[in-house]
Parts: sequence; structure tokens; C-alpha cells
Amino acid sequence: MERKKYHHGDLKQALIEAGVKILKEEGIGALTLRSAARAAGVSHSAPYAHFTDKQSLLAAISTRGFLTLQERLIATAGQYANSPGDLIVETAWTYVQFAMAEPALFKMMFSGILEDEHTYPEFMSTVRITYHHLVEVVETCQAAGVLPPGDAEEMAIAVWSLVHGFVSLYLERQIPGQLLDKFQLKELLSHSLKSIFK
Amino acid sequence: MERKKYHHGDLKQALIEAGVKILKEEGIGALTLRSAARAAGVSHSAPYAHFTDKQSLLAAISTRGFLTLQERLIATAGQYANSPGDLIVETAWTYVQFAMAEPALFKMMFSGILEDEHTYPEFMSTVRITYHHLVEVVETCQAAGVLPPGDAEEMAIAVWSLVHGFVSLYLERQIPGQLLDKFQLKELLSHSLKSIFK
DNA sequence: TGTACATCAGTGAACGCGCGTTCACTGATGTAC
DNA sequence: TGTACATCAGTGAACGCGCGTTCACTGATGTAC
Repeated sequence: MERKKYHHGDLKQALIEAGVKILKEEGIGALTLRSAARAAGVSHSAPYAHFTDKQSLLAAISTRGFLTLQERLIATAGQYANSPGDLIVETAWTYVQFAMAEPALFKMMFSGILEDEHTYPEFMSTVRITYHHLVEVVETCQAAGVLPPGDAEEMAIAVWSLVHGFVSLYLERQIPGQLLDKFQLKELLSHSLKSIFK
Repeated sequence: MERKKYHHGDLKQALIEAGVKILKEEGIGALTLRSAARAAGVSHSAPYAHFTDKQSLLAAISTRGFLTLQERLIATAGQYANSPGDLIVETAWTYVQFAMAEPALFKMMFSGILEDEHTYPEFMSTVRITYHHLVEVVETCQAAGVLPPGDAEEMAIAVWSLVHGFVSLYLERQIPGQLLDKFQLKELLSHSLKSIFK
């Protein structure tokens, strides 16, 4: 049952998972085609049967990251469907938790390591879906009167910017320690968001 | 008058400037100790007279970036000292313009390429000063009644997060094209900020 | 069911590359007398 | 003002390294008959 056969079975997925694991455990500097192959227990040239080059492995890993983020956001949306008052903060908090759990993956998804993104249609469409989910959340909240009316797309950008910037600064240790001592992170985040709420 | 002597004169500064230029013209992937030395017209081992290793060059370049950003923010503060109603948006816009003019430098400043930042006291203190400038701007606006009262530090984090996230997403082409067609970038930014204003 | 063969997904040696860093060195500069 | 010498800021050869990528190959699999 263990993968010890000549043919791996699902090397493509295994390489993506290996990449995610390397990012988590050793950071972006350690993620190479060869290290991913090594982690998948396969020779260093095996990945070329599934990816045309390094960039395309990176694209697949980033896409996987967006898919995971999406799943969690959707789960949160389901959980708080009946309490729109909490929906925005909980969605934001899910986003922040994802970034904190997978900082290197998160940075890779948003740090332009991937050049020529347009070459990877799956990547592009996954990113768009994540954004549209956010727009829907905003619309739900507007319908429930929790967010003020207005262009939902524009408001989604404001919310996304705030949350994305918040966790980015946090990961870079730019949020002053005295604030972190004074407030819980989630509290700090929700206070910031509340200022957008009205 | 041209630097063609054996002793360069101010190689340390020249290397930092070369680094900034490489970031601007070729991106982070092209920034190496050797390329900086090349660009400064000096042998590849010369930098070691001024920097203990690559990380310390990167730290110096990042610090330079923060200093430049600071200068521009302070200039903006001076320019709009008498119109606190515009101060926040203009400060934010200066931040965004800096990031757009020097995207690779901006990413480096905030993308954790620099490990063990705590080893570089000048870097740390420069970052803190930039943050304190923002807090002052918030306080000025609060005093003028343009921003609601409340913990200025907390509010500064909200504003910074929003602006930082906004430009980060923009640089990664995450802001949907249709929004960019519909609104000017500065307009989009100020609308987002206005939601924090009250 | 058995066999021939095409296809597929691996292997491992080899390539060229640029990197960070070290080291023995040397040319230029500044200072003491 | 001249000279000896220490110091400093460069040079260039050399190192080991891991990388991405290519290529001829081979073992495993699936299919046609």
C-alpha cells in the first residue's frame, strides 16, 4: 500500500504537497525542484514528467494554496450564514489564520515569486473565485444591513486590503509589540474592521 | 572627478545605490552581492570591506528604502500641514506612489527576505520611526476633528494595514481590472479610506 | 489466456552556471619623525 | 619637506555548492490480437 513502486501513482499531487510542506518547514529559500523531488522520494528529474519547469510547479503550489484558503473561507461562510453580524470578522479571521499557519505559502501566493501568472489559467481563475467569494460575503452583509449599501466590489477591495495588509504587517513583525500586549490579535483585527462597518 | 581611483571613496553608499537600481531595473532575483559589486564597478570581493555578508547588504538596502519612504512621508506632512482634511489620503497616496515606483524594493522591505532583522539595529529603528510618523499623522487628524477620537496607535494600524494591503494587492495585480477601469487608483484608495474616516 | 509491442513514468549521469565566501596579495593613503 | 611604515580598501584566483535542465536509458503498464 505504500508507494514503493517504480510508478509512483500520483506524483504530481505528491510534489505539490511536498512543496507545501517544504514551505511550511523550511521556507521559500528551501523550495527547489530538487528538494520537492527529494521530499517526494523520487529522482530529481522525475518532476519534468509532470511540470514543464520550476515556474509551473510554483504555479501549482500557489494554486493549491488558494484552493485551501477558499475551502476555509467557504466553511466559515457556511458556519456563520445565520449570523451576518459576525460574518465579516470571522471571514477575515479565517484569512488571517490561514496566513499565520502557512506564512511562506501565503507570501508566495502574494509576493510575485510567480512571474507571468497569466500563463497559468488555473491559477488565475482560482484567484478570481477567491475574490468573488469575498464580494458575496460583502453583499450578504449589505443585504442584512450589517454593512452600509454601496458598490460591493469596491467595498470588498477595502475589506480585503485591510485584512491582507494587517496580516502581512503582522507576519513581518511590523505590528508594535505594545499593541499586541494590549490586545488580542483578533480583537485588533475586528476593531480595525469595525471602523469600516459604519 | 570620476571614480576611477583604486580607492573608491564611498563604496558603501555606492553599493547600496547599485542595489536599489538593480531592484528597480531587474528585480529581486538579480540582486546578488556580485551584481551589486559589478554595478558599482568594483571586484566581487570588494563589498566585504563594508558588509560582513549578503544579508547585511540587504539590510542596508532595506534601511535605505525606509529612509526614502520616510522623507517622502515627511514632505507630504509638511505640504498638507494646514489642510488636515487631506492629510490622511495624501499620506496614503505618497505611500502607494513609493511602492509603485520601487516595487521590488518595497517588496523586499516587507517580504522577509531579510532574516534576523533584530541583528540590524539601524533597520529596526528606521522602521519604528516610519510607524511613529503615521501615528503622529493620525493624532494631528484627530486633533483637527478629521478622524474620530480613540487609541491613535490602534487607528494607525488600521490605516496602515489598509494602505499597505491595497498597494500590495495592486502590485500583485489582484485588484480586478474592471474596478481599475471604473475608478482612478487614487479614488479607489480614498474611497476605502473614507470608510475609516467615520 | 498469452504474447508482442507501444507508451508512459521513472532513473542517473552530465552540463553549465552563478553564487557566497575566503585568502594571499597589492596599490594607495595617512601619519610619525 | 622627505621618508619609513602601518593601515586600509581594493584585486583576482580559487573553493565548494546546489541549482535547473537535458538526455539516453529502462522498468512497468496497458492494449491489440
